[in-house]
Amino acid sequence: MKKPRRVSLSTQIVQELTKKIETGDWPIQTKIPTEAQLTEQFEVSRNTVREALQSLIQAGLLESKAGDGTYVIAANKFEANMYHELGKADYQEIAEARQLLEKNLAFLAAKKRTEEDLIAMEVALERRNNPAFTLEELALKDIDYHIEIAKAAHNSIMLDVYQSISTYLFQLIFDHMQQDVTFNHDDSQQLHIELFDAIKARDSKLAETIVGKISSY
Amino acid sequence: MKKPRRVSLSTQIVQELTKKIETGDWPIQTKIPTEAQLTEQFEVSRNTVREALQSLIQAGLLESKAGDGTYVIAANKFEANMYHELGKADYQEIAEARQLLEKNLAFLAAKKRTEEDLIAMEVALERRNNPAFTLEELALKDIDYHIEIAKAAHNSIMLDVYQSISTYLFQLIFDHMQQDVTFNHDDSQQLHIELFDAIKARDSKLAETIVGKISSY
DNA sequence: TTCCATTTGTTCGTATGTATG
DNA sequence: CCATACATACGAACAAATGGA
Repeated sequence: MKKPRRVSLSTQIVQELTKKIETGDWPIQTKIPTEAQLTEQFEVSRNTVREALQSLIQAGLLESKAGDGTYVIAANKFEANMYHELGKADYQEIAEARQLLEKNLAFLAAKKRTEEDLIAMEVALERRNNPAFTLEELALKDIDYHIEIAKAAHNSIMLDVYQSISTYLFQLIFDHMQQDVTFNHDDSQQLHIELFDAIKARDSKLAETIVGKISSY
Repeated sequence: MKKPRRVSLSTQIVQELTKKIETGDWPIQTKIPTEAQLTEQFEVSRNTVREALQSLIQAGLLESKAGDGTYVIAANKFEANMYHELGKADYQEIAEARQLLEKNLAFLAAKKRTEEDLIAMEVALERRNNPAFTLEELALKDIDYHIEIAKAAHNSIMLDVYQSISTYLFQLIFDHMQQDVTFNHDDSQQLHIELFDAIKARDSKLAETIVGKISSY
């Protein structure tokens, strides 16, 4: 039915641009190349470029300003929907949403993780384990690890949601670590290893519990 | 700010066509005039007509078939959402995300609901309670009720996430009710009343458990 | 402030490809 | 096979908004 054997040029451009945005190649607020430049770059007419841009504007990923340029305003569709809300969401709300989502994701991951997921998680876990890291670096690696768990949950909606707020998580986790004078690198790593083991053992309840401990650490 | 002093031709055409559709002048399944005819009728180019049609197709009001014609498939945007079909895989993911989010929201609502929230929930609960409702109507009221619970959770992020997927929930809930031959209106309402009571009593664990029962009903 | 180059917005005309009945 | 109708793509022109000189 909806199987166009040949993907339209504008669709191809949409895919290329989406990739740039989602991989962070073009972070939020980036001013993307002008229509004329994209026309040259993709070797298509301006109309075709505009059609692709229209799709992304419609999806809420881009915003264009006449006489100025076109800007990235969201990294994915969920973020596009929550674009307005997140900015004014307060700290407590983000922290609360984070804990709930991480519990949900750990629960799902324990049920659905594959061997490949375990490998990816282990790599991220290892990267996280460097006592020489500053708190800043640790916070970043921490988010990476939790995103791997989110991927292991095999639910693209929940993954999107988590990735959307992960932008805001950095500051949150960083502050959390910094304010907690009792924060201990090894203890933290130990808890994350336990979480990995629980997911590996497919113990969803335990995984959920451990996330609770990590968040309220 | 967003005050274009001159409405574009395609926008004007969108408005004209929308009027035809919403007033019932062009009922559902009507085959609308061809692009060539609309071109003549509005005295604009075919491109401009197509741009307008694209908007309405995107909005879900129209559907076009190459070599055949363009048809009205929904009378308004809300109805258009109902026709929004989802892939089988997405369907499962949405169902999963729905259950998790509703549990989270009920949990939070039980902890943070105010007296005003209870009143709003009670109103939505009462609206839901009409044995004469078709399953379609019931599904709509059901979503309304759960959105009230989401509001009572007092977390704008979680509310936003839930509202984002609620667009897709209608079809899901509707199918769920329809496929379940044991579905009983009174039993369902009873469970929803129990959920209300649990939130009123601030029993977050019980609220979460009841949502689990409702989802797996 | 005005003016101007840049960039997006709108519209047209045309050509060719693809799907339907 | 064929006429019809939508799908895709190109090129061109001018309007309107913006930001900076």
